[in-house]
Order: sequence, then structure tokens, then C-alpha cells
Amino acid sequence: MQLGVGEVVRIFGLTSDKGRELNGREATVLTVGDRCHVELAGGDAVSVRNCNLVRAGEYDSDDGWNVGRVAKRQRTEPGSASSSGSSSTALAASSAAPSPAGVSEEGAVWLVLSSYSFPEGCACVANAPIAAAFRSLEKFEVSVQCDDDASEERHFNSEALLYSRAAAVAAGVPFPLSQWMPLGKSGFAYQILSSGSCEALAKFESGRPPTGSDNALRLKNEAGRSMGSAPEKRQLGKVFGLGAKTAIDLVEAAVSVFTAAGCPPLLRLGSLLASLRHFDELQEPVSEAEALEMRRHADFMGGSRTRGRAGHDVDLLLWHATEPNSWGEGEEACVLLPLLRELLLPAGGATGPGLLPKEEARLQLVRRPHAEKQRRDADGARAYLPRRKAAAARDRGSDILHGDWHDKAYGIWRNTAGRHRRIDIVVVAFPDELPYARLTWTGSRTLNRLLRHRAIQLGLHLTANGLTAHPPAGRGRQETTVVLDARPGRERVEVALVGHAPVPDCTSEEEVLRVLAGGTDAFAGIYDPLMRNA
DNA sequence: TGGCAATACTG
DNA sequence: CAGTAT
DNA sequence: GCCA
Repeated sequence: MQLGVGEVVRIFGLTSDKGRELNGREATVLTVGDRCHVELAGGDAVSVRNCNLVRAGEYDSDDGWNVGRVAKRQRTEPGSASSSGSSSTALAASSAAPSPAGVSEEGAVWLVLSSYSFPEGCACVANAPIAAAFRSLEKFEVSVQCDDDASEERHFNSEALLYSRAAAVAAGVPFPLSQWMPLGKSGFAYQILSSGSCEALAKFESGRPPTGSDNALRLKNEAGRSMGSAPEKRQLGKVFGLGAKTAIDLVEAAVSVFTAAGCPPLLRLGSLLASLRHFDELQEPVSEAEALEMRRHADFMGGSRTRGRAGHDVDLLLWHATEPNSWGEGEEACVLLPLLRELLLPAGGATGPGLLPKEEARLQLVRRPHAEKQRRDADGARAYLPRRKAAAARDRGSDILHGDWHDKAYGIWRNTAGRHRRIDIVVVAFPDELPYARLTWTGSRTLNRLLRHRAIQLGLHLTANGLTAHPPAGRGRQETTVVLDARPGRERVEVALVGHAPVPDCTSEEEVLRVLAGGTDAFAGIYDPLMRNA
């Protein structure tokens, strides 16, 4: 990276005791070269290698988040990443001497978001039990009916959806529901506030079928699935790799001893054994110290987000201010695979901290081919973004090319204390997709559904990669009008998008959410990723 | 009365 | 394709 | 089950 005298930079990646104190601090460049002299805020001058500096402006503005070097890679212009000729020398050097993640000659810098913890998440604490009860009801409904309830009429779980929305509302309203609503004496909220539970929840918790709004027992759902034994199904479905349907089948078949050896072959038990073996640990909350340790082993450094409760897993979201997550063919030319190679434990029962290999645990990779990722259409747009209907839509209904092109790995991590924890690693495909990726991966699931549902209502299509117009099927290139800004006291901004064009000028979650709020700040409460409690 | 978020990997 | 994952 |  070419730095200039006077530029403001940030220091990162120093490993000595003295260096560690400098990590994350900003400084002004005094002299340039292989080593730079930089002046710290207090006036002290220090000498730091060029590869341990990055322009302050290249960072996302979220202050205090983590900076680490996690990949050896060649810096190229994003647009020319796929042209093999331009950077062949550097690429050859890279692949000839693959170095561990974290040893970056060029000093590529990635930011790390650990979204493992969030606030308890009720705007009004008095509503916390109501939100919790609704969330629990949602989970029980999914446990007995699945997300897809498999009936003819409705192939999705309406009860669970409504419970999840109710929980989101209860968590979000800034006043006590008890003093606001006509809490009918038989209503859920009234029951929960007065007794701590409600009839439906009590029935689920005791394994009995609940009573429906028509006062009849819901013995079976429309697809004939039993509504009973909800706690057992809910518990079984927590096994990583084993979902609601299998849990239902197992319980219904009265398979009582689940962890016994020699489970029936109808189960896909190969990689599930590790999930079962570590089941209890995988349900435990992950402490901040553990999350930090997981990052340290990826050579992640820096502060952390410490507010709120711990989750049962750790999500790592990696991105770069200017560059994509892959820049050529081959494993070395991407971020995720060398990082995994660094983290992965050898097969055969290795001890020590690291990511359990496929032989010992479920480990799922999600990666798309580099070349395809970098392919551009004639106009320079990414070929994988939704654009137009495929010719003649012959693949019944799949009319648009979509893709989630962030590389991902879902697995199980063993820490130095020998505890096993779920870990998800996501590498943002292109820098401008960061707001969409972070919006998706900070969740919650229900918030994603609410926001994407809202996008649909606005004629838009929200994914982890972007926000695009989504005109109704039909021929012709139709226009979608989008309100970018309708805040009071400002000039109103609208754009007319043709076809599946992306919504312009969304460089932050705030701007994305403002579009979804019709140009207003109605969603200001969730601009901060820490406040996404729905 | 149609639709409910959207997408990817596994066996 | 059904199930599971985010 | 609710809503555009």
C-alpha cells in the first residue's frame, strides 16, 4: 500500500508486548518506506512496518471493532480481479509460498465482527416475559409442525410466523403492554403478565396439544402431525444437523434412547455423532472470553463487543474496505480456504484448540466458484445479481439469477479448555455488500423475515447481497419507484428503477433501512447492529 | 384470495 | 426431493 | 391467521 506523508493511518497486527498496545491506534505518517515513522495522538513517534498500517479511512466507521490480518493476498483493483495477466507475478509468489492466515505480506486488512452477543432486547423490560413467552410458543409450533407444515392448503407455519411477529412487537414497543392494550382477560398478554405463562404455553410445556382459537384441542395439524410431545421434539431438534422433521419422526416413532449406538440407518448419523456427543456443550452460552479466544486463533486482535447476553454460537463476519473475498483461481486466491486450513485440526483425534474436521463433526462449506463470482456482464454489473428473467423461464418459475456469494463455513470449534462451540465464519463477497451481509447475519431470523417482507411490499428484493427492484413477472422492462429520502426538512429523493436494477446509494445499514422505511427514519432503532432484537 | 424471506448444501 | 442450515 |  502506498502511503503518503501526513496521511492518517491505523496500526494493527503487532504481536510484541509493546506492539500490542499500539494496535488499533491512529497515527499520522511522518516518513514513508518499508518502515514508516508515524506520530501517535500523544505526540510520540514510532517506527512501524508498512504492512502493519492501513489508511484510517479504509475502515468501516464502527469504532472499536476488531482489526486483524487473516489472509495473505494480493491487492488488486476490484474490477480487474479476474484478469489473470495483470497480477500474475504476485499471484505466483502467493501460491508458491502459502503462508498461514494472518501473515500477510501485503497487509490486507479485514475487519471482524463478532456478533455473538446482543442486549436482552426489550425496549420495555416489563414486556420481556411476554416476548419470551411468544418466542417460546413460536419454537414449540415449529417443533411440532416444522416451518413447512406440509399441508395442502398452506405450506408454511402460520402459527409460528404470527407468534414470532408478536414476540418482535412485544420486544420492540417502548411502553408496557399491560397499561396500553385492551388486554382481554383471556388474552395471551394478560395471562402471561398475571401468571407468568399462558394456557397455550403451559400445554406445550407439559407435552399436551394446545387449544386453538376455536376452543377445540389442536390434536393434529392440517398435515396430520401430532401437536403433542412438543418439549421432546423441541429438544431433539436442537442437535446441529438434525431438524424439526427428524425430531418429530423420532419422537413419534417412540425412539426413546437417542444417543444409543447403532441408531437406525435411516438417520444421517455420520457427522451427527459429533453433534450428539457435544450436544450439552453446544447449548451452553459462549462467554466473551471464549469468543475472543476463538478470534485469537484466527489471528484476530482487538476489542470486542461486550454488551448483552451471550449466544450459543460465535459468528465471525470478515470484510475488507475495498476488496472482494476472492481474486483469482485456486485456493490461495481466496480468503476462506487458507483461513480454514489454518484453523482446521488434523483428522484422527488431534487435541488442542481448533476447528473439528469433517471426519469428526459436521462442517459445511458454502463457496461459489471464483471465476463465476467475478464474471461481469457487458455493462460491468456483477453477473450473479438479479437482472432479468432467464430466457423463456423454462426452469419453471426460477426466473431470476440469485446468489448468496459470501463464502461461509459452519462448524464446531474446540477451545483451549476443551469445550466445543458452534462457529460460523462468513467472508463478505464484495465490500459494498457489507451492509446487506451484516444485516442478514446479525439477524434475528424474524427481523430478516420482517424486513424482506417489507421489501416485497415495496416491490423490492432484499438478500444478503443487495437490495434490488423486483418488478412483477411479465414481459417488458418495468419501472419500480423507490423513495430514498422522505425525511422532514429535506429534499425528497426518489428513483425509478428499471427491471431488476439495484437500489442505489445504500452504503450503510442505515440507508438500507431508510429505504425500507419509505425514506423515513422509522427504523432508526435498529440502525445499530446491537439493537436488532426482533 | 394469494402469499407468507431467501438461499445453499447433503444424502 | 426432503431435510437442514443460515 | 392476517393482510393487501
